[in-house]
Amino acid sequence: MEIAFPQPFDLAATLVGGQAHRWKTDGDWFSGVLRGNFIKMRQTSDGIEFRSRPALETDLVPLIRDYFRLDDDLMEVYDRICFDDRVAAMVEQYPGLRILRQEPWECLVAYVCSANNSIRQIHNNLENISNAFGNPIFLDGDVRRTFPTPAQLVEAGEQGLRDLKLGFRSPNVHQVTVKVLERSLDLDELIALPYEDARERLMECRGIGAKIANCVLLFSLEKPQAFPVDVWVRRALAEWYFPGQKPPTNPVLEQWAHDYFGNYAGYANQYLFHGRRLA
DNA sequence: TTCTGCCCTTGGCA
DNA sequence: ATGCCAAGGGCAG
Repeated sequence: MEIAFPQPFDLAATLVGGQAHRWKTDGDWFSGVLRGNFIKMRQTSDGIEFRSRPALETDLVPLIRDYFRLDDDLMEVYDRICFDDRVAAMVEQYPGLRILRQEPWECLVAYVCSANNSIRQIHNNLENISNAFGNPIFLDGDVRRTFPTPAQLVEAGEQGLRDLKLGFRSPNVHQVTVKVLERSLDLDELIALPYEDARERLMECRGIGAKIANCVLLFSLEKPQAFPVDVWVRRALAEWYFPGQKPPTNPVLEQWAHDYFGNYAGYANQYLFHGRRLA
């Protein structure tokens, strides 16, 4: 099945740029799991071509459009952030890099796993978690597993997570799983909350500081102003915006970005991250 | 408020 | 083969 995308779009940069963690590449094909569906897709001249199971492919079209945030008008986003020459240069270099609308629960676990962890290792952690506790789905003779529900993952316990090589992040993931299961942390509720309030709620969790909270907010909770300052964004800001001086602390950089880029700071963040990391 | 040192695992390179 | 080091944030002192 094919979907036409009347929007700037770079599938590879969007899927394997570091924001999502379960996409595997095989030539120009990308395979992953989206809300319980095993999907294989590739970019075509005017959109994407894909196959999927178990849901009917026609039923997945709205889901895929939602995942790639085709409801965001990327040209309008560019108009808002390209007043800045650095960001404009990155947009020029990587047109069509989009921010994904990920599943909040999976995104939360992924970024708790991301603390002081390399991107490759985070991919391994999530694949191990899915293989150990998710349900199998089959497509073209290949098998992947769904990301486990909170009820499935809580069974792992702290030790089960350590066995999956999560290291010192294991108790953090277990505790936040319990919170979601008990609904003392309600992710759907955070979508409706203002940015500052949702951020505060996330940061009450052990293992979630400003950076990880901002990632979850930006990639899954509808907060396009969230500006995660990780090591790459910090380097980009220090070199490009504060050259020859001692770079400000991360909280100050975050506030600076919010004042400077405004409500689409998250998109500017993603282009700076991508550009500096691949530089 | 800000700075240090510790937490775990993997993979690349002496 | 063996060991060293970098990649990656959060948090307590």
